[in-house]
Amino acid sequence: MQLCCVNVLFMKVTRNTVAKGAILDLITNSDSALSHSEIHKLTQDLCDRVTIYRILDRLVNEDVIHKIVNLDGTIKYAKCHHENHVHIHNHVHFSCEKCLKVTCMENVQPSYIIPRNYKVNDVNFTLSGLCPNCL
Amino acid sequence: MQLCCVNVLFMKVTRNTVAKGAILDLITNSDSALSHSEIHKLTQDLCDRVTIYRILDRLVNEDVIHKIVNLDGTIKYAKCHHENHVHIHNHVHFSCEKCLKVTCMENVQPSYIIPRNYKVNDVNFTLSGLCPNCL
DNA sequence: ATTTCAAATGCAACTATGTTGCGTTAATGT
DNA sequence: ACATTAACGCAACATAGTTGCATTTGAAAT
Repeated sequence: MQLCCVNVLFMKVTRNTVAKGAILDLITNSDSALSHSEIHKLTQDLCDRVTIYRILDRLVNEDVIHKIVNLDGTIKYAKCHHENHVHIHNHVHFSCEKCLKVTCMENVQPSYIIPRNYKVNDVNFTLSGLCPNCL
Repeated sequence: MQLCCVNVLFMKVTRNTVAKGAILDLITNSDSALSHSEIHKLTQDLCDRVTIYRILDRLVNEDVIHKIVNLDGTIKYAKCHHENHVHIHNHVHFSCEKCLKVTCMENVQPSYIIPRNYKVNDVNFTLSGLCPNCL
């Protein structure tokens, strides 16, 4: 009896599989966010292309990883860092123009003022330029 | 002799064509940013699908329209608003969850503080939620 | 007005990216 | 060990974007 993980949206039990574990390890140990194609290349023939899509969807729904939309429209995935069970998704991302790596900047909080007749539910803030390694 | 437009990147002369004019009109008169597929549907059989891609690329390079990456990764295009020849690209975009329209919020300027060892060249700031029409 | 020349276009073919249905495999609770 | 069903592989499909090449057309020059 080892109930491992739950889809927080539908409270449905999900399973730990070899491919899921390997992909989560990859994302966890990466210093930058990874795209589907990057994961596909890195895992060689661990599993099918479609399975990677499904695993990534599952991990997002389980609130273990989160999606980042890069400036070119490509979607990348990074580990979630929960602080005392309070989940912060609305952090800043940095996209390096040289090494093309996307990193999460957990401690940067943007501020903004918009008209009262808008209701903001989500914030997507990506800065691009040169990261410390490429500067 | 009526030199019409130039590619600001390569200083190459470009031409005014029927399709380019129609697509620019469409983007100019739209109250929200448009994607390639939306433009394709709206223009019916004005020109080929590939031509739309090329016209959009050209208009971006001519600095007449700009790209906006939506929260789902889809790319939208909107007219550039130059203020006294000073070009502002780094403005805020609002993506409505209900009507799915993406609009530019010219007057909203976000502020942020990031470590000194990063060099920021571009800012991409998209808020999502409900727009005044859908609230 | 006509010529000239390259920018722009249409078309076909291609790659990349993401989704769906279905039969089979395997993780987990009993 | 057995039953249940989530997860998987595979094929097929849908959408998004790119490239090469022959043809058309905008606009400068004559």
